Amino acid sequence: MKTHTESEENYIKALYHIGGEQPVSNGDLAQRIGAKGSSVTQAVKRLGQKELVNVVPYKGVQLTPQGIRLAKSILRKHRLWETFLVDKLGFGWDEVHPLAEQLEHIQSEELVDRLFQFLGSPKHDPHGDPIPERDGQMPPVLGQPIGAFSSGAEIRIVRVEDAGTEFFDQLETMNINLGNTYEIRAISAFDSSVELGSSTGSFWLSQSMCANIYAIQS
Amino acid sequence: MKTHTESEENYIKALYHIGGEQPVSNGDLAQRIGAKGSSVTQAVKRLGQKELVNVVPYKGVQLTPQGIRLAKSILRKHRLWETFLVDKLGFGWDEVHPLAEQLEHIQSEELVDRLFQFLGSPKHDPHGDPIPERDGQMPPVLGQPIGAFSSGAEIRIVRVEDAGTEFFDQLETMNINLGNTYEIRAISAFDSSVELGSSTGSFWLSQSMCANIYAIQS
DNA sequence: AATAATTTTTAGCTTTGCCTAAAATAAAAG
DNA sequence: CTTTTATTTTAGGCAAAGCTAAAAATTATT
Repeated sequence: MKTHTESEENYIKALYHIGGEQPVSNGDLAQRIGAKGSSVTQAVKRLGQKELVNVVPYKGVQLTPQGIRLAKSILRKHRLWETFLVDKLGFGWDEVHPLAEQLEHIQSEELVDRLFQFLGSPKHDPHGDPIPERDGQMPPVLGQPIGAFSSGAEIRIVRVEDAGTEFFDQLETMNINLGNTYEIRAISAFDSSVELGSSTGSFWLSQSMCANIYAIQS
Repeated sequence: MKTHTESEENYIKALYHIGGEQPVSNGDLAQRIGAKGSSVTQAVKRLGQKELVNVVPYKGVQLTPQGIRLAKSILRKHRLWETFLVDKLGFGWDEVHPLAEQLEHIQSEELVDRLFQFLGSPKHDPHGDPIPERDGQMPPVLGQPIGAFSSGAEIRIVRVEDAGTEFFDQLETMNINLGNTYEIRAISAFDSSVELGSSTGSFWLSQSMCANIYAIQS
């Protein structure tokens, strides 16, 4: 596998994030990358020459199988590093993203493999997002939004959306963490907020909080 | 503290490595960096504008106090990452250098501080080289070459020079590690090789091996 | 001290990757 | 089915960082 520039890797990552294996428009990509459309046009042209994407002018860009493989390997690194930062170094949920964005560009298969082992072969990162396997396989995307459960259900938090610093702060304030278990006590007919109960008491969660917190029946 | 490109950081690091706080010639720097003299001329001009070095055309380049601070902070990161790779991930001595060269460019004070803590606030890296402190202070450079001791001395290995893969391989083959203790049994008058003894037996070390292994009386 | 040899700098070219402004194309509206 | 609007691409510029080849300065050698 050849070596790529950081910029290239960022484009591949963005492409995978926005469209997965589907085509993506120049505009959407530009927005995600934070560059102008004209810069994107050039960039994807370069990626096209490296067979990482297929470009149809004026129509869109799509990752090739090679591109998808690369995207997953970057995502794997990103999520492993996030796991390291949280589990081993004690960083908070909201702090790790920008750091992982730097660390994900470090080139070394060996390092990734060893890191993976060191972390206990995790299948999911600290937010509960699946960490792609070595071979590109994806572990399951866990859980459903809390709002999807019915009253009386026993649930365990397994994933949270990356919905910005304020969201993470709120989680912290409310002491909500992956692995926590609750009972759904009530669901408001008025504003769809949800009352969660545990051994230590109960509290209400707004609909927008619920929409970003995923759980499974336990 | 502003942010710098990798190239800039590499120049600063090279400058510190070759000359420390003393001026360095264009040629030496070019050799170390692996670039042509003309490229170096430009590069140091850029560094000069950022007040990281003083340049006297045709004479040499010298780190400013700011440059020295930066150099030490990069060295600190490099050696902390090496420590992580060896102590936590189980990499071998000879494998870590190129990886640390990538990792040393990761920008985050917080990360460095946490890594330092996680590693147990080490003063020396896996080769025994001193890790600059947060404030730029340097722990002592440990030990003297094995050849410097006299017969009968009890010694402990505290540092090894980075003398290339073959050297490290030889250390591994002979099972020589930091912390090992030996008695100096004999010193050859013929070729200055040294006989080291331990509880498990004794063996001879060539002069060139001895020159790259540092110890203290114990 | 004058010339030869070495080192350093300048000048000019290349690629990556971003920018702005203008032209071309596609999509939406009348 | 044109015309207007929005999107995308081209064209031309700029900075970082490398290169080669030629000019200038320094150092070494008669």
